[in-house]
Amino acid sequence: MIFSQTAEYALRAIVWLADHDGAAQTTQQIAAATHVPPDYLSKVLQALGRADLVRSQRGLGGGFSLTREPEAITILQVINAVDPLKRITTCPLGLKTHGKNLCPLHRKLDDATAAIEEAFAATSVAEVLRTPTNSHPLCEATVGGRAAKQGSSRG
Amino acid sequence: MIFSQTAEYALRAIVWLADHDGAAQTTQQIAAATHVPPDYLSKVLQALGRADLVRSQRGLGGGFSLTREPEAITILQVINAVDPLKRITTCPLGLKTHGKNLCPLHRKLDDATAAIEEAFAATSVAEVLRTPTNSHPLCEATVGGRAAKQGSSRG
DNA sequence: TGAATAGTGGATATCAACATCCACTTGACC
DNA sequence: GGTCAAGTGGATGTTGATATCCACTATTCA
Repeated sequence: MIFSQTAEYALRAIVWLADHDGAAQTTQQIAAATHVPPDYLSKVLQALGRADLVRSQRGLGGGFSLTREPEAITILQVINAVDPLKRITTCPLGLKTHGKNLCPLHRKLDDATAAIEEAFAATSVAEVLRTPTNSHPLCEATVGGRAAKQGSSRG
Repeated sequence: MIFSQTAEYALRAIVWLADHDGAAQTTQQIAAATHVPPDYLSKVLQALGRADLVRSQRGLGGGFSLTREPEAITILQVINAVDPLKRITTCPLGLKTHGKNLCPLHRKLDDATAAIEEAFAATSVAEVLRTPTNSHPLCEATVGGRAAKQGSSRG
């Protein structure tokens, strides 16, 4: 994958939270639902908290919830919260005369990164949930074609 | 970077070879020119050899050269030789009911990967060298606007 | 044939990403 | 206040990518 495992985990968690807005979800619940190692997910959620994408609540009945509407969260924000998409801004070889003036090779590589960045900046978490498909994010498909929203469903 | 360091090294080596077609380039020469650790570059070149992108010649006067014209080598081929761009073909959570039917989240992620793949498959090494720019690949810029092609130039 | 050049490939070292563990703090409820 | 649920954060373990080392083989040239 061209994205890190951590970014994948973060996206799963955010999508799960968006799909369960209202009640706070515990790390254990999210971990079970998203198939992410619980202790590692804990760290990922902390990073998402630092980026102000989720808020945490300690104590009984606590857990994590989104700080804003899924419409207002982009895939890029989630990825950048845990594993920033690094653009190529200066010559990787350290050539002084290149400076900001990337050679065609690195121009190409950075263009590709930029394209990804744009696409992800233009995609909200809400859009991901809204997209009609046979497979609901993080859930096993149901006979009705639309996956169950609660319960022990996984995905 | 969304590409591995190894992929970056491989591209530098291929571009250098394309820019110096004719005479075989030793690992040391390529390493010095591309600012890649020589012993590691050796492994990268071996991988490029296995992918039949370069040929090697042992002994005095030996070194590496391209197996074909720069027009016939794409960036994608180079990257895939050392660090294959992995597409998402099945649900990363292992949900059986998803199968090939990716949920919208993974559909988006794979679409992004596919876009990169396409862009790189459509770009030849020759095109990279041909692109008019102030910075020649792997070379310090010269006053004339076009970088030197031989000698101790670096990039 | 001998010496020098240069790639090959296996063993090992280093480092960051990924993952786990656990003592501590916070908060809800009785 | 006591107890339990739940997040926090530091320490540690694991693994794969990156990097280094070196003995060996192939090739050229005198």
